[in-house]
Amino acid sequence: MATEDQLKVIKRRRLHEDIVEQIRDLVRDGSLKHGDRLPPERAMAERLRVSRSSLREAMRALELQGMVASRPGAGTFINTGQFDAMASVIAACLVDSHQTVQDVFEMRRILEPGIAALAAERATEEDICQLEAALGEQREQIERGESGVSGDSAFHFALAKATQNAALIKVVMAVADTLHQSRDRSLQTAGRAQRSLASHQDMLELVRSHDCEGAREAMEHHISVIETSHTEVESAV
Amino acid sequence: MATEDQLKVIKRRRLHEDIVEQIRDLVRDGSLKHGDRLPPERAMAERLRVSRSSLREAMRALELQGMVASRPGAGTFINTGQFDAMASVIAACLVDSHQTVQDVFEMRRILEPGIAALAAERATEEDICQLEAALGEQREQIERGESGVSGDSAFHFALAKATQNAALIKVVMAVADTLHQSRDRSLQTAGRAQRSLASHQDMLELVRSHDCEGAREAMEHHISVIETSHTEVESAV
DNA sequence: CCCTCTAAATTGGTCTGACCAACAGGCCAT
DNA sequence: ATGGCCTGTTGGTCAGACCAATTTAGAGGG
Repeated sequence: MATEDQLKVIKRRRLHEDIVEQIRDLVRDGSLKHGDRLPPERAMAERLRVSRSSLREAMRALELQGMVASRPGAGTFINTGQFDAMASVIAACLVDSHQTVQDVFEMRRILEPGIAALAAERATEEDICQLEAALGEQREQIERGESGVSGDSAFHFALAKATQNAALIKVVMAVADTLHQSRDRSLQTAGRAQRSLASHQDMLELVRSHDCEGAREAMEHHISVIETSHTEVESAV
Repeated sequence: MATEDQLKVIKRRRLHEDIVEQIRDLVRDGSLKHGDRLPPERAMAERLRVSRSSLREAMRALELQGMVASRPGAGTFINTGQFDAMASVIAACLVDSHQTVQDVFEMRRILEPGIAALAAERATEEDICQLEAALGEQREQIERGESGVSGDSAFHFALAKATQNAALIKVVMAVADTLHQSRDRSLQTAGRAQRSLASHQDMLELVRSHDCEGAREAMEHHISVIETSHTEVESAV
């Protein structure tokens, strides 16, 4: 009988889930905007007829999703468009085993060429300025003898922003976060810094001239170079 | 001076954050495996010298990341490899404005070809069986006059699983979740169901013969067809 | 009148103890 | 062997309290 396959598990509702949903809806339909301050926990709990404990569990959930931020003595504030918090949540979800650094790296390899193409298609002048700034930062760091990791991250982030795609930006940040936490050794390989800088320079020109396919191919090449040095380091350990 | 740029904001630690980190570490290094049962909240709170409130806020955070699941009367259990929970968290992070459905769709367009190529490279026999099952499901649904959406999702999910990349699987599920919640109208376009089925059939053969580039191109074509019908529907509204 | 410093009020963070409801496991009757 | 019942365990919720960080208002000095 197929009857028992049709049966669905009872989804038990807990109070904090309802609260989270209410706040989320208010944010989504615009009743609560970025920077707005929520009522104090005690007042909101009384308003919703729930205990402060349940309300606080809801706040933790919202905070974890980067939707609100609490400051003792100040209050709890709506926090949309704050990409870092959400990115770190996504990163936390992505990483849960040992294999994942390699997995995340592989995802980056898949994503970045498409991102480069989109960026070339849509980059505004401001985006290009930010790309130039990131490039300059990376160059300075390398000239000072540093690895230029943060400049590198900044460039890829600026590229993601140039796609004007919020979902892509968040995922790229999550990927960067993951690789950063793993203190990726491939970024410190001798000679890699210079190669990375040169690749980025080429890519910037392709984006500036809105050459989608060129940017895509440049990124494919860039990533494959990194991946090579990455596996070299891995096998050297 | 670069000194003040070096200064990092004080990260105020709250108790539940420490607790979350401890549990996460235990899961990551294998001390806690899937299905393991955590001590009761009261016992664990006493062990960690914190109140049950703080412990519960930590549990909510872990539950939101899909790392644990609590059942009243039973206990709290470690829950790794349970992709759906994490995927819905990622989905919640991705969606926070109106533009995002289009954004997520675009990310899918970027991801799927690379996924198809990886799947063709790595698919095991079991993966191919699951792809066949998803295809059969979709065919049956269409023959019954349904849209075949769930069969479609199952196929793309099976493809992601064939990459053997946990990070990709989660992101694909999050994307599917987002598009599902938006009740994507493009999936109900007349004739789309049949075209989708045919594309999937071709792709299965390419995966079976481990033709990476063929699978990539087939997916690119598949997605572009969907996107066309998508924008058609959008503009028709 | 304005600025500064201090004290009180506000607010998030934590703790304690309690009660309820759901579940597991054993026991019993059918 | 199956289904109902009892009981201890456990998560879910609640109420009230104290602490610490912050804001705010008022006192005091220029």
